[in-house]
Amino acid sequence: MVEVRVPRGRIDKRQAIVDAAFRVFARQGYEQASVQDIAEEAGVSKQTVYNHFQDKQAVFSAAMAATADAVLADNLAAVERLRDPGPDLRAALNETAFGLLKICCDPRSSALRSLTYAQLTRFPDLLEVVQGRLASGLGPAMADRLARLALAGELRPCDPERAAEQFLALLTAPVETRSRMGTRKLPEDDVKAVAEAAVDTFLRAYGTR
Amino acid sequence: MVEVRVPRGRIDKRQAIVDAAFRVFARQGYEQASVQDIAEEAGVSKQTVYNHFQDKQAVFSAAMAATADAVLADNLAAVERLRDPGPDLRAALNETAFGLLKICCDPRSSALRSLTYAQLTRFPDLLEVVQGRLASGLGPAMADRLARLALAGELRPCDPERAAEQFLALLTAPVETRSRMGTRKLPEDDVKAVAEAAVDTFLRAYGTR
DNA sequence: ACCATACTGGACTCATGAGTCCATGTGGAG
DNA sequence: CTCCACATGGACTCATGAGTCCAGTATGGT
Repeated sequence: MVEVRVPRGRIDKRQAIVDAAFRVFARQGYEQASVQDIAEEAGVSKQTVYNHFQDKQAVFSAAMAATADAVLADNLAAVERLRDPGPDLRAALNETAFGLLKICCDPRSSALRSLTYAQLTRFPDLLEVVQGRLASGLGPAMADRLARLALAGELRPCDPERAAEQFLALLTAPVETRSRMGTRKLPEDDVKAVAEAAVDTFLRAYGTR
Repeated sequence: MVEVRVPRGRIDKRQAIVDAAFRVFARQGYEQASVQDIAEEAGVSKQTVYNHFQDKQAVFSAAMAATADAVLADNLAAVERLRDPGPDLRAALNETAFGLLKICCDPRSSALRSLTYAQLTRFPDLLEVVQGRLASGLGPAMADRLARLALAGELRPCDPERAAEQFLALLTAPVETRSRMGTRKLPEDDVKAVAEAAVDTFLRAYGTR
C-alpha cells in the first residue's frame, strides 16, 4: 500500500466520503463494508466519517440518495432525445432505448439496484429515497414524451402511462436477465439487439400503420 | 413463548431446517438471520443444524435451491396451459399471464429474488443455483410453446426466444415496479390489468391479422 | 431389551466491527 | 500570529454471532 500524501484540509471531505461509500458498498455490500473501509477509500480517518454522519446507516442513505439522483438525471437526459424526434421515429426511439440501456448496464446503476433490493427489509424507507426518485421520475417523463407523440399522430392513440411502462419493461427486463442481474457485462451488440427488438415490438403495438 | 412439545426423532429434520431457513432469511436477510434463529424456527437445536450442514452458507444455498426448484415448478405448470390453447388464444394467454404473475407476486418468489440480488457479490455461484434454474427453465419452456403457436399459424412467424423474452418482460417488469420490488402487495385487479395489458400488446406485435 | 445414531442445550472460544474518547496536529479566517 | 474548527489515528468498550465441544437423552432398527 503506497500512501499518496494527500493535502489535509476541510475541503469536500463529505462529498469524498459519500462517493467512496457508494463504491465500497457496491463492491462489498452493506454489512460487509466496514466504516473503516469507507474511510480508507475516501482517504479520511474513521472519526471524520463520524464527524459528518450520525452512523453507518446515515452514510449509506446519503450515498444511495446521491447515486439515485445521478442515475435519474442520466435517464432523464436520455429520454429528452424524444422531445424532438425528427422525421424517423424509429431511429429516435432506437437512440433513446440504447441510451437508457447503456445507463442501465452501468455498474453504478446495477449496484444501486442490488443494494436497494438487498437492504429493503432493513431500511424500508430506502424505497422513498431510491425507487421514489427513479420510478417516479423516469416513468412519467417517458409517458410525457409518448403522449406528445400520440397527439402528433406518430403513435396510435393510447394510454401513455401504460405505453411508457411497457416500453421500459421491454428494455430493462431482457437486459437484466441476460446480464445475469448485472453480474456479467453484456457485449455492446447484445445491448443494441435488445434495444432494437424492444423498439420493433413497441412500434408494432403502438405505431401508426 | 409457549413451547409446543414436539416429539423428538430423526424424521425429516433436514427438511424442516431448510424450510425454516428460507422463512427466516426471507424475513431478516442473510446477515441478520442467525443460525440460532433458524434452529428455533425449525424447532431444532443449533447443533442439529450443524449436524446437517457444513456452515451457515450451506444452509443458505440449500434453502435457496429448494425454493428455486419449487418456484420454477409452479412457473412451468402455468406455462403448460399453452400446450392446448383451445380456440381463444387471447384467453389462453391471459390465463397463463395471470398465473405467472400470481406466482411472481407471491412473497416466496419476491424473497427469492431479493435474497439472490442481495447475496450476489458474496456468493457468485448463487446464480447457477437460482437464476440457472429459473431463467434457464422458464424462458425456453415459454419459447417452446410460442414456437408451436407460430407453427400452427396462431402467431406470426417470429423468433420464439425473443418473443418469450418479451412476453415475460411485459409481465414481470411492470409488476416489479408497481409492487415496489415486492414490498407492497398489489390488488388482484392490478395484477389482472397488467396481465391483460401485456397480452394485448403482445398480440398486437405477434398476433396474426 | 440394546445399541448406534441422532438430538439437545448450554457453555465456550474467537473474530469482527460499530461507535466513542482523546491527545495531538494543521489549515484558514480574522 | 493566533485561534478554532476540523482532521487524525490509535486505543478502547461492547455487543453480536459463527462455529466447537461435550455430557446427557431420546429414538428406532434389530
